[in-house]
Amino acid sequence: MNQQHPQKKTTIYDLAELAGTSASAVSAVLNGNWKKRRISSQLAEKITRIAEEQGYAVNMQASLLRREKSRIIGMIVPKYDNRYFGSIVETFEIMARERGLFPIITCTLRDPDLEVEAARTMLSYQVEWLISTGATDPDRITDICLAAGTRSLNLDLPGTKATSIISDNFAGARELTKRTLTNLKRKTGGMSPLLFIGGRGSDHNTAERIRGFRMAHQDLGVPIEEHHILACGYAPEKAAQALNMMATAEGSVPRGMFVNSTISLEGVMRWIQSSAQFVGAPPIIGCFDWDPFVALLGHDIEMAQQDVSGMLKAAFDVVEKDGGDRRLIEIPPIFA
Amino acid sequence: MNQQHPQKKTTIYDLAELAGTSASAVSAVLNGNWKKRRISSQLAEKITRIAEEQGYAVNMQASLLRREKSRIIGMIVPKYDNRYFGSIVETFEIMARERGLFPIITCTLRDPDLEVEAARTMLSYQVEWLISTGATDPDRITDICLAAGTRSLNLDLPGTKATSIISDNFAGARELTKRTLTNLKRKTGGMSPLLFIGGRGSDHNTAERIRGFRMAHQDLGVPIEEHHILACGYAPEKAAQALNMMATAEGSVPRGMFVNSTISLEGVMRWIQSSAQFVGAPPIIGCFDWDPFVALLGHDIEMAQQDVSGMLKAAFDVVEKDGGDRRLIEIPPIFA
DNA sequence: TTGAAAGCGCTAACAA
DNA sequence: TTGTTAGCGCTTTCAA
Repeated sequence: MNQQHPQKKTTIYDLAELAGTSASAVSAVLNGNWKKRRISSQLAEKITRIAEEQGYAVNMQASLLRREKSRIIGMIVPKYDNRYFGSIVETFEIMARERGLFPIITCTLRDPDLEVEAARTMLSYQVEWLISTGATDPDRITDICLAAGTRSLNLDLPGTKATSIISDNFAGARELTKRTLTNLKRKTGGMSPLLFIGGRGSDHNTAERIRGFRMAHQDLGVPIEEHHILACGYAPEKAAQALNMMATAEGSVPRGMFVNSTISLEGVMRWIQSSAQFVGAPPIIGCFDWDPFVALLGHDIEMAQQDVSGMLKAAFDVVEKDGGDRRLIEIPPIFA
Repeated sequence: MNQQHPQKKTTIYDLAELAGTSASAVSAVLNGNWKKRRISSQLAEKITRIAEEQGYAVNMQASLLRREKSRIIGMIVPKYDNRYFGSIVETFEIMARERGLFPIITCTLRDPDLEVEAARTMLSYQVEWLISTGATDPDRITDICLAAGTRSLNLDLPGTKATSIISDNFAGARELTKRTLTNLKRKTGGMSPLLFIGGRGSDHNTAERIRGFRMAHQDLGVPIEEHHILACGYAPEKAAQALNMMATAEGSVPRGMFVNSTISLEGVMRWIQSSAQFVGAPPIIGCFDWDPFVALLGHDIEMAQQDVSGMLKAAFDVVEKDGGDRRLIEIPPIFA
């Protein structure tokens, strides 16, 4: 990475010289506040033209150093290569830009140490807000931000020390379970308890979804099989492995399933294809998450789509209102 | 976004005062080059401890302003919410960090103006390299970078003014077409020309893939239907609409198809489901792109997976070797 | 082994 | 209406 053309970049001093004026005039013009500085429109025009000609680009480092507010907003996110998080970051960027904020995003691979490191890096860049998405330890990050006087906010997974915006996991899971049980009845004539698979028992979302799962069973008068609740982690392999163990231990796996994310669904589908259990009697699935190809290609798969733009709208509301309180905002997922 | 705690952040001067030493000593210690400055390890330790206690975080803006090299590397990318680009950005971040570079990424929604604006913003942040991924006008971006003395590189779609790293579209499409024609023969007993759908006729990748598509037909002695080559754009709706028009005009659509991306595949699948044409005789598809759920749930869909990590490895090779020449590097896609 | 001081490019208060 | 100037927090050279 040796600078091949160590070419000095044009500065406002260069422009000032070319325009026969001062750096401060150039700065004012280029920042768009030349009317309040009452600079003549001719000078303004001249400066703008010269800047254009020179291909001038402001040095953000210098500008930010001098300014008191960075207008940078940071987000950390566990993964990119997934439709849910992908659309979160995409929407985040768009909304940030609409509000004149500069978004910076880092992906932390669900690694707690990386999360902390990423948070510190964001602070070094003087972010005004940090949004922790799906963080393994949100409160840790809030503490780090608090110590630096930076505000933060949790998305997707809640923490106790900052406002959290999450899906309404309980109500969503209850509805999804109800729908899946109903689908099962339609296909098989009866309702038997579903298998719950995927997610971490220790995380809030999974716990709430399990609660909704139980409640829906109760609503419909279906008993629960306690040993059929498998919070085995999110990774596809974990889900496949859990199904495999159950199949070996019990000889079969329930036909109706509640799958806790598309990530887990990947493992579930893989296992289903490799096992011979479901030939002629395909599983009836409810998935708490959405993917277009599953929606298109998956038969008998009901999906709860988390309302990404609703969640981010809520997040930016908090940012703009400068919400200093700690609230838990729950956004209902969307059913097709 | 009013700073609620306008809390002055701790600087190296604060630390220096607390440690009873100078700012320059603090700086040296915190940068890890205190051995070459021959600072006593006691002092170093003391400074480190105090910095820790104070939750000190360097101000990157100030640091970067003073340094000559930013070690920031930028990437612009058309979309996030797609497995291909998702894994590109994820891999990019990981590889950048491994090399001690700070990655900043922006998504430009295939909007040429946004691409230019994003490029300028990246230059403002003093990126040392800019990687334009799937840009609509890569040469424009290269020009902007050149003018600022910043190096750039094209990924996924090539340009003529900077090194470009892309999939081997011709060979990949030829192989994919061959496989799809063979699948068609296996299912139907014969080979009839495939439909080509998706992508922009004006982009290099689509042109090369059409060339490979033609060549494979020729290899296998299958004629080409010229009016069955539909470079109708990438968006799902475009593909669905193109199929619709063809079905209305010709009464049917070929059973064998070459689909130019998973994005287009979304539209193709949607149309197939809504049309009655393929009941009992499902289409035989080859898709130039990969998605895990399509691989799992799609029947008779062959996929060419672009070698994301191979492409990025090549990109970072160029960055590290500081390759100033313009080359076209083609990476073969992967078949299951 | 350590400190003083200059200056990176910019913004904003103050002078003119 | 415009220019001068003092830093923003840091790195780095030079002097001690």
